[in-house]
Amino acid sequence: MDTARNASVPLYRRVYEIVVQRIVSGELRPGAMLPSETDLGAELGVSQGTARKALIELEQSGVIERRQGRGTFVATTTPESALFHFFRLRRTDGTQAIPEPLEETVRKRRGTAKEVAVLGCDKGSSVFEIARVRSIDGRLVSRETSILQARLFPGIGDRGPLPNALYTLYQQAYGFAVVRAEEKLRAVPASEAIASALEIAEGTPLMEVERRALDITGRVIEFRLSLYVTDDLSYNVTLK
Amino acid sequence: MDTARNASVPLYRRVYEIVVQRIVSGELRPGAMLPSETDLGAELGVSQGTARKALIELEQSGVIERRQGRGTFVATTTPESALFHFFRLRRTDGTQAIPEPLEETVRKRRGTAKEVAVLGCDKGSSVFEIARVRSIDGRLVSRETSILQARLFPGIGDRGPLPNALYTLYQQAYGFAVVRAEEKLRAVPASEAIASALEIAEGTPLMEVERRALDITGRVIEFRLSLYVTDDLSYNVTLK
DNA sequence: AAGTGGTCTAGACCACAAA
DNA sequence: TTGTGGTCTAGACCACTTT
Repeated sequence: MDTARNASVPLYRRVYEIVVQRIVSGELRPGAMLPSETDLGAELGVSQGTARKALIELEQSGVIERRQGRGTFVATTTPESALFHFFRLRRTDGTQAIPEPLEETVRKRRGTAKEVAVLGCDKGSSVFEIARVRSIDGRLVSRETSILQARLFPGIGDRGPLPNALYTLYQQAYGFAVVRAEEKLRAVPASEAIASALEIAEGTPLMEVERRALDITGRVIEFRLSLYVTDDLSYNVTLK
Repeated sequence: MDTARNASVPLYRRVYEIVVQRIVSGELRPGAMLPSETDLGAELGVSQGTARKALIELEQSGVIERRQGRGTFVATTTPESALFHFFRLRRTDGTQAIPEPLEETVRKRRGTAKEVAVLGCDKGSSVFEIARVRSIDGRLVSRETSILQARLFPGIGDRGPLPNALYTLYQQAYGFAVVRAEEKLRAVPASEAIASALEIAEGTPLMEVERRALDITGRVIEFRLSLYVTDDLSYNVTLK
C-alpha cells in the first residue's frame, strides 16, 4: 500500500479497488476463495480491521460473499440467483413464478443508434439480438429481447439453445458478472406482432421493462426490453 | 447494557434497538441530535466502536443521518425527500417529474377485508380513504388512493387541503416515519371511471402500483393503490 | 479551539465449518 | 484441531463544522 499517494482516499477504499481489479483481471475468478482478512491485510500492509472494512463493503456491493467459518469468495451467479434476483415477477399470491423459455431466436446485426449509445460501443458496431418467449404455469407471459455487443460475446449465436438464466452464461462463458440493473417500467398496449406472439388481444396492457444490466465497473453488458402479461402476475419491488 | 442476558445477540444490535426505541417512543424526535459516538457508548456501557457500528447500521436503515463535524440526527422526512424518494416516475429523458395534486377527497369508512388485513387492524375497523388526482407538466397522470387506519390518524379528514407529500404529514402531525415501501406493479386497462377521471380513453394501459408503506417497526402505515399514465413517463428502479 | 464523525491500528476472544 | 469470519475494546489521529 505504499505506491499510491495519499490524496485523502481511505485505505480501505484502495483495498476495495485492488480486490475489484483482481476480479476484473481474472486473477480471481467467480467462486474463488479470497485470502483471509488477516492475510489480505498483511499482504497489502494494512491492519486486519481495514481489510475487513473493505471486504464488508465488497460484500454489500454484491461482489463477494462471506460465510463465517468458511471464508470469503468471489460472488457466483448461480442459475437460481441470476434468474430470481433480477426476475421480479411473482404470482398475485406472492409466490415465486418460474419462467420457462419456449421460443428463442438469436441473430447478429448492426446496432441501432440507441443500442450502441446504451452499450457504449462505436456507431455501426455489430450486436447480437436474443429474442425469447417465455411461459409461466403453461401460459405465455413474456417476450424479451436482449442486445449484446457482438465483440464481447463471440460465438454466442452458435451455441444452440441458451440456458434459462442468460446471466449465468455471460459469467461462465464470457466472464461478465451482472451485479446491478437499472430498469424503466411502463404500461403499453400490445402491438399486433406482440399480440400474436403471446396469443393475446391486440391492445392488451403489457408491462414494458427496459433494462440496463451492469457489471462491477459500471459498463452496460446487456440492454434488454421485456414485455410481460401481468394478468396473474405482478412485478415486485422494495424501496428503502 | 447489563440488564439483558446475552442470548448471542451482538452488543451493537442491542444499541441499535435501544436507539430505535427512543425514536419510536418520541424521546428522540425527527431532526433531534443524538449523543456523540463516545457519549452514547459511555452511557450504554459499550465502547465507542460498538456504538459507532450501531449508528452506521441505523444510518444504512435510513433511520438517522450522520454528517462529519456536525453530528448524528434522527432522519427527517422533508417534503422533497418524501416526495422523490418514494416517487419513482421520471420523464422519458430521465429528468425528475414534479407531480401536482389537482383534486382531493378524504372520507372515512369501514375498511374492506383486504384493507384491514394489510393494515393489520381489527375486522370492521374504520379507515380514512384519501383519493387524489395528480398532473405533471399540465397533463393528468395519476389517481392515487391511500388507506390509513382511522385510529392512528385522528382528524386527518378535517385539515383541509393536504400537502403534496403525505409522508411528511404522517411524520410531523402523527409521528409515523415511512422508511420502507413494498410495491407490486402491474399493467392494467383503464376502467370507465378511471378513464373519465384522467380524461383518457377507456382501456388505455395504466401502470398499477400497490404499495405498502412501512415504519421502523415494520408496521404498515399506509396502503396505497396508484394508477399512472405512462405515455411520457416511466417508473425507474435499480436492482442490486 | 472545541466537538463531531471518519479512519486506522493492534490485539483479544467468540462462533462456526471443515478436516 | 485449525482456520475462518464476527464481535468488542482502547486508543490514536485526521477531517470537517461550528463557535
